[in-house]
Amino acid sequence: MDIRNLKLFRHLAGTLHFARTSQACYITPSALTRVIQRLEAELGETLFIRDNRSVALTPAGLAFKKYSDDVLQRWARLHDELSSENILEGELSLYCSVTASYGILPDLMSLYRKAHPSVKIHLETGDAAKALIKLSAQDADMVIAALPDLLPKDLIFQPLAQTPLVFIAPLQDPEIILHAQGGMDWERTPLIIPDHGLSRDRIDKWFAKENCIPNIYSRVAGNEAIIVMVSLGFGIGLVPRMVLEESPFLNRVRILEETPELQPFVIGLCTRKKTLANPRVKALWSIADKIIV
Amino acid sequence: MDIRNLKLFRHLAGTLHFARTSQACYITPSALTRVIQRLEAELGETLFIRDNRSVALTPAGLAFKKYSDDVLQRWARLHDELSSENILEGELSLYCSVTASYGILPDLMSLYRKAHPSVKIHLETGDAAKALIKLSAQDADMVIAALPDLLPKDLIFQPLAQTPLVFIAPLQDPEIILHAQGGMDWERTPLIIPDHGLSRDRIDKWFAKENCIPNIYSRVAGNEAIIVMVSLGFGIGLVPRMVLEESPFLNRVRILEETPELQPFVIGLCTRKKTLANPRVKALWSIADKIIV
DNA sequence: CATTATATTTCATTATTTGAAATATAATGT
DNA sequence: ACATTATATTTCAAATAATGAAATATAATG
Repeated sequence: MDIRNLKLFRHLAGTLHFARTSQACYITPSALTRVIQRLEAELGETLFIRDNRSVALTPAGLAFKKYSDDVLQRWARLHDELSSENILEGELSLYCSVTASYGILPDLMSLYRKAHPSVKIHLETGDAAKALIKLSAQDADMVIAALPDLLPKDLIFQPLAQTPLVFIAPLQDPEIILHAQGGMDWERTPLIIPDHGLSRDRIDKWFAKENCIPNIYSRVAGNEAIIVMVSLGFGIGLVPRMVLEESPFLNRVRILEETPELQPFVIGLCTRKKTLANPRVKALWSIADKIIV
Repeated sequence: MDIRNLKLFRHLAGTLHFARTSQACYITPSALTRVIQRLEAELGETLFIRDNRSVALTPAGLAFKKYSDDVLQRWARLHDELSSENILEGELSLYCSVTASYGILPDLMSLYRKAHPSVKIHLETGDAAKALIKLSAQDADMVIAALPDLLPKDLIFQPLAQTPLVFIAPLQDPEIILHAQGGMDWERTPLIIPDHGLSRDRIDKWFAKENCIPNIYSRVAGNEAIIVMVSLGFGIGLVPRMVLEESPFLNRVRILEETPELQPFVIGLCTRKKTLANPRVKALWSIADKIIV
């Protein structure tokens, strides 16, 4: 009957789909199943009628949904009350990959500033790969970055957004894409991919799985640069869609549809567990927490 | 942020006393301390200012108290809604020691009947010592009884009331109490104590601790009988105060003030963990749960 | 009939919570 | 001044609960 469980329940009541909710909330379907089972046991009521094909709220589930909504709303209000009591001062240092900053940072920062106008924000943007290093070196209190495959134990991560990796091709020079039977010829079409970092790992893994040796035309540091290179017709590239959407070169490239499905990027707020003791950090953390609610 | 933690917090906010709340809520002070610490960590706010001598709510604590009250009230409403959906039928068997039944049973039963009028109650009263046996033998779904010193692992207990053990003396024949220097002479004053059961254990333990061999005039089965014997002037007796208060012989005896402090009786509802799956049992369980809230 | 989509179990691991006892600290009584 | 009492907190080992990965179950779809 934890706040977290109420949130999970409510999300599921919205999607009516265990797999989708578990993905969106970053827990395994197994854990989600049992969260619901526990709620049901505690209430002594079935909340969802479910089989492999369908999930539906029972009347008791509906009553519990209203309860959850009320409690979560009251919870948000409590937070407002508490944060308005606490006028924080001092400085908060935030590091943000350029990739990560698009679309997310503004929302978060404007909420934070409203709640704590006298906290000075020290913001640095830079290479996504450096984000976690900055944290561990205590060079930044918090970072906004993509969730790596392996998060160090002393860090905690809170997802804020998700964005798929997309392949892009120049609008001019369509002949740059070479075809084999059955689709694109990945071994000959020139590729422009990141020099290092998470999306590089993902594409490398895919090529390895496919037993395919790509024709890497150019390795580039920085997603923005990749878009430029692609727009100039040097090859096809791989970037997080969120970066593409903000790019001034958006209208010079197109997204390729028939490309491998790579695991999407999960962008979120990350900090050292210990740093959460810092009230300014804690404050941003719980603001982020409310955003997903 | 569990319902249970909210209840604990709220109780503490009322008593402002860790030891008292932990006793009343049947957890160790250590656990209570850490429940509060966890709440404080989760909220990032101090809820109580405390030292060894005093406990006081902070402003944040007050805000959280209001939150707790609201949530617990909403929680009770949810239960009302759910139970009004579920019209239960069938039978519920309840065993109740005579001791235990005074004062508690009527409240509980009238609430239960209001919520589930078509459940037939099979009620049996009898010796308190048999209560747990009845449960284990599946002879009763639930019992109301005193909490024994050691509760079998497969049972769960929910406290409902507490009553001290009191010594009583006849109003007539005051000379029956013999005095030594410093107070009553426990070795010579004739005693009327229970033949067996929890209060017998308690008094035996006390005599052992005091290195004192009591003058047991009579061993009696059944607290009601003890009161009768005492009222007739046969000696002094030991009974739970709750039993005394309901006795027709109340005005023929008096409570002795300067007597050893024995651990009070904790009267409550008890059932097998597994039996909670039975919806009628579960229903009474959660009604009892609401009584203490 | 194989494949796919989906929820649930199982099992081993990890994390959390607990009680008992020790500790710390301030007030009170002698 | 010093032992005693009352009280909250820590420490430590043990018990409980929650988790993810993989296996399983089940029904729909191609």
